[in-house]
Amino acid sequence: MSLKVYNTLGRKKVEFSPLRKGRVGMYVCGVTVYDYCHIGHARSVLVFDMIYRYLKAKGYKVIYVRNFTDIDDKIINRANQEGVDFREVSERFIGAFYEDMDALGVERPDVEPKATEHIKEMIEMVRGLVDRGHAYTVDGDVYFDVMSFSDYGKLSGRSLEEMKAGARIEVGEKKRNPLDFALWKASKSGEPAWESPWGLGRPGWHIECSAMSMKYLGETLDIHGGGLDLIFPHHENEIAQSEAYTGKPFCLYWIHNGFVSVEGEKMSKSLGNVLLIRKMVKEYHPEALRLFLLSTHYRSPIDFSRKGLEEAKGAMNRLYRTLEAIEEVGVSKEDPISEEGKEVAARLKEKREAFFAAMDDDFNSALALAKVFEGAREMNRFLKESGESYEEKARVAGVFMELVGPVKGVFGILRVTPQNWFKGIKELPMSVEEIERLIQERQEARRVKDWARADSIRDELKAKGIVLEDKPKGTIWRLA
RNA sequence: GGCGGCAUAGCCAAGUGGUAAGGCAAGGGACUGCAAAUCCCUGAAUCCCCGGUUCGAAUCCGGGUGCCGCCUCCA
Repeated sequence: MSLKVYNTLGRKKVEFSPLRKGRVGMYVCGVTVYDYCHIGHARSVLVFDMIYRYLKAKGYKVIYVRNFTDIDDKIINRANQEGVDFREVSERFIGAFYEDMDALGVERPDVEPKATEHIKEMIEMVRGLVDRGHAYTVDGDVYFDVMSFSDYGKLSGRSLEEMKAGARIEVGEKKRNPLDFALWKASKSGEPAWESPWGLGRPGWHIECSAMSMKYLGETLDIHGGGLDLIFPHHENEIAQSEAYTGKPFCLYWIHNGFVSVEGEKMSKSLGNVLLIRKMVKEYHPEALRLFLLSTHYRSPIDFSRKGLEEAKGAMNRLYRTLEAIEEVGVSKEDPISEEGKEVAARLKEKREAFFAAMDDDFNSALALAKVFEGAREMNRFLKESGESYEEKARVAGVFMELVGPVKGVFGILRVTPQNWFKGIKELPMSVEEIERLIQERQEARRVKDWARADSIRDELKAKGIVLEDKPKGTIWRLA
């Protein structure tokens, strides 16, 4: 099956065909480590985590690079406020980043370069740009000359003329053109600085991604990703400086994820509605967060809300209930033998194919997930309505699990046992022993048909958020 | 002001030319001591509006309205 992706460069869905057959070089703009990550960062990371996992599931040999911007104005400002070295700030938030991503179950990229460890490569590139006449020096700053790059604007769909007409950009005295951007900045006293041919200074923001991506992936990348806010100016500038430097296409496919709003509003510090990942994972199971963030197509905007998250949790419950029901019959690797079993198995296989077809269509995770839910219903129905033997049900369950496998791998959900899922992530209101004692007491009441007593125990537990379900094999409990 | 995107049931969300997926919620039924869960059934006559193309449009084209993003740091 062939994969199609929406390429921001050209703004249409196109056949995905990497530079080298079977291999993919993928670079995604990481975070600037000056503060804790929020739900918007989570979406971006999760979207590309999904893409990375899916490419691997399709058999591509992927090299995934995601950087850390660990030198930048915002980091310096924070360090100054706290009166500490900028490295202390960047290291602290790199640590926090890993805590958050681990909590979300995000896979580690193959390479995670830091800007400060690639100053040499950046200087080399800036020097090359100056030599080729694409950059000029003013008082220790080096600027890229956008007029020297005729394709400037091809990613964001703007022309230099249009942008000048915009005129919201002030002409800095130093720059020849308001759109010229800094490749290297002379440092002010007291700021972090590195030796360079232009004196002490530090790299501009855009140059790091070009230098690091090319170092690890070569001069032409297959995929470059990031949030859609990065299209301009960041990615536009990366293209300009990279292609001016190498004379080759910088990246074949540009992929950008949509934004997250919160309860209908833009997330911003001034509105005070920034939702930090570390806070969210304490309230909601990471898999519910993943499902929520991945159940909207990656390019569409998504509005984060309590209600939406509760729904995602409910949807996860549904899938875990199916897995729980399967545990009762077991999973067999053999092919179904009954008429009905074969039919259901065939439909389940169709769901699996539809899952891959959906993902092949520009990573349509919402559609792919729908196929999983359809599969779950198919499975539930067979488990409950069919008069077939447990052995036959186990064989069909085996087919269903072949759909669950890719779901686990690509979306990073359904990775815990149903028991663990239903225990939730919050503190129990009472001890497990206590709960089980009450269940026993209720069983005894039920046995002697003392329904009033039995129901009052159930109501009592329910009031504390513990729900009882009477199954053929006994009563189980779960956290609401 | 310039550039780009989105607008589908109560809510979330697929669908980009041929009688509108899926999830949540709602109603009815089966099951249950009663529930819960599960299964079955029901549910969109403006697919934002107005024109146009077409045998046929949610889907293509033009215009409009609303919302969002970018143009300055931003996932």
